[in-house]
Amino acid sequence: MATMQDVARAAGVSAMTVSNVINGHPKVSEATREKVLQAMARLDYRVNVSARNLRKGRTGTIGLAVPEVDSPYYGRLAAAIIAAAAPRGLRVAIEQTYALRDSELEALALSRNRLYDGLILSTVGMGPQDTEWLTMDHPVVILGERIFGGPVDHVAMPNVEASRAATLHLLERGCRRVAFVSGTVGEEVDVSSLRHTGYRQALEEAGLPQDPELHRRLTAFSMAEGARCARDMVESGLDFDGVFCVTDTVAMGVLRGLADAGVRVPEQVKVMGFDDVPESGFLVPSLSTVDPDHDTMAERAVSLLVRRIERTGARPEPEEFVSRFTVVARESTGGPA
Amino acid sequence: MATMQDVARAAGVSAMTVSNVINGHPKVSEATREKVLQAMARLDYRVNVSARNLRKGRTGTIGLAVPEVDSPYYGRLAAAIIAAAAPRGLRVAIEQTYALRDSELEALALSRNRLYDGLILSTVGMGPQDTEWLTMDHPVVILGERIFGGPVDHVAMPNVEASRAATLHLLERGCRRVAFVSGTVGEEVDVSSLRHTGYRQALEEAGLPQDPELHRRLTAFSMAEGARCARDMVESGLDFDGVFCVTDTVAMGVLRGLADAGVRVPEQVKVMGFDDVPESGFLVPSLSTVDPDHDTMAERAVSLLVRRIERTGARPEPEEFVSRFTVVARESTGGPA
DNA sequence: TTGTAAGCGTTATCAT
DNA sequence: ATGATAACGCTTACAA
Repeated sequence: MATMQDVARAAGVSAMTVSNVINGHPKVSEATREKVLQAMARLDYRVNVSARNLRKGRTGTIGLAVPEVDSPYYGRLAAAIIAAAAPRGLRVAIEQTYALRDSELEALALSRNRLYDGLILSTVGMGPQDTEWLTMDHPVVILGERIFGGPVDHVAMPNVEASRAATLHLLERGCRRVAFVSGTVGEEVDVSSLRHTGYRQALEEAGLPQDPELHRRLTAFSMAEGARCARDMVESGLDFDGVFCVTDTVAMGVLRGLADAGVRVPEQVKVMGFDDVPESGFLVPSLSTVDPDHDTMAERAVSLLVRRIERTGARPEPEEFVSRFTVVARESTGGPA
Repeated sequence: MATMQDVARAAGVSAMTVSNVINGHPKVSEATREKVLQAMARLDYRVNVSARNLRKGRTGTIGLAVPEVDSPYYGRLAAAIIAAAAPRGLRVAIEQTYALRDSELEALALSRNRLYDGLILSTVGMGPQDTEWLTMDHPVVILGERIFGGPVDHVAMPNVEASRAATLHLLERGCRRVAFVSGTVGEEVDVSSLRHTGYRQALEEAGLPQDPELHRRLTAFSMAEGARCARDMVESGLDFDGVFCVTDTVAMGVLRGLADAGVRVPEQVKVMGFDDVPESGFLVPSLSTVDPDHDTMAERAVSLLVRRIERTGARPEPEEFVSRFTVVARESTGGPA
């Protein structure tokens, strides 16, 4: 395979001139440029990206670590991040972590090995106790709920506020016994806990009791688990007229589980999701949800990362960006206002 | 940032020994290994992947070029390919081509620049006339319908056979006026044309007429287009009792469109998709479809690629792999047998 | 405008 | 078991 030297020889110039032609430097005469271009074509020359990367100290690739890419939410997010990175000349390599702490730490390690110029890390398995791994000596942006106030940039959703609004929406539509379907809620700062807080705030504001029976737990944020949980709610004789689901994916399962149990939505039970994934508007009934503005989050995550990658002077202070949200009323809560 | 030389100096050994420790070569005494490990920790040493790549002539990354990653089908495929690549020590970088021919060619060019060790390319925009770009001098596996008999490995679905089976399934369930929803069907070898062929074969076998009115066209394989198309079919007064959709994504839209038009599925119209994406089993009604065995396709695509990446001797002959398929009967065609 | 020289950080080869 | 040397292919200075 031809190298730059080979091209230089064939064109009767130096390697430097070939490099200048390739990189579009202005100080190359039209004649030499032509000669070089022809030699390149003749030899079917291809730049060696590895050599260039070594020399430049950059790879032109950022890493994106997410639990899995075949979920409506992370798929949507990945697409938005790839789209935001492209105009900046950055490629995106995706690591699937399967929500495992060790895989998330591994992605961090790979990025620090300068495999990537920077990393966008969706923390699900890692928690606040892992803050020590987040050093500012390499560009990292955290995307998600689990780590706040660390030494790195952070892009998050307005979980509490949006969940409060989602629950209030169900109450406005007449629900009085609203179930909340999520993972385990505890001390930690995670999606389930944050969204549960918003849910509780809404009930409190409305002066409704907090019945622990209404809080249902999943072992995974999957459609299958959502369906199982919904069937379980009906079969156990739970009295409920609304369900707020921790994600749209779970809500899709809940809709299915309610159908299995013969419960009509929205007549008997109203259902609310969170994320506004592309599918939600096309379900039957279409799913009411919260739109957290994925594109802005993705754009912001990439721009924060690029700021660090390209920084010349002092390290910028860690920044926290929280997106805006919109409640989207669809059929599963009785349709648009 | 510490280099291998720095570590070597700190440990009082040569860079070569450090390299041997890092790469787990057997010929290192326990004492030296320990010394080196400590020096590495002390200096917070990180290998420079770019330097390694240059030296080795490999990047450890393969490219995956797909139209977009936020569709149930390509998301599912990408996840399977990442999973198949991981145990082989390969990372996957995703390029979104948006089904554009130029972007697909660009992905090919990047891979040939040794940005990737090889490329899995889902051809949608490129066609048979682009075969010239597919040279065997760099590992490439084509995934999809548009290019057959080229000089590179190819992993495909049994489009005609599976579509025939899908259509026959609708006929077995009592449909007599089966519509086909796809993109434009023409001379070219693409998903729409191949699946249309299977559809026609089934009608022919059953002795049913081929009514051109029953073939409906989309401008994109999206849920929105599927919904529009379904509403259009009903509003135009088309007489039909079954719909075979070119993909599950389109079928999700069709289900929505039929609901909008007040048509009940499966009582009045039965609906069949193609792909068996994760969502299909959870829709209401759940979607009957064809399972093309994504995991096997992904596994095969990766193993064909790896065979070329790691080949030492002569170039293997181009291979063509066609997956098996299964018809999955769900509620949208009246439920499991 | 073009060329020369040096070096990015690693590893394969060959000695010792 | 360890080390010296020489690339891998490119680009940043600097010189001409």
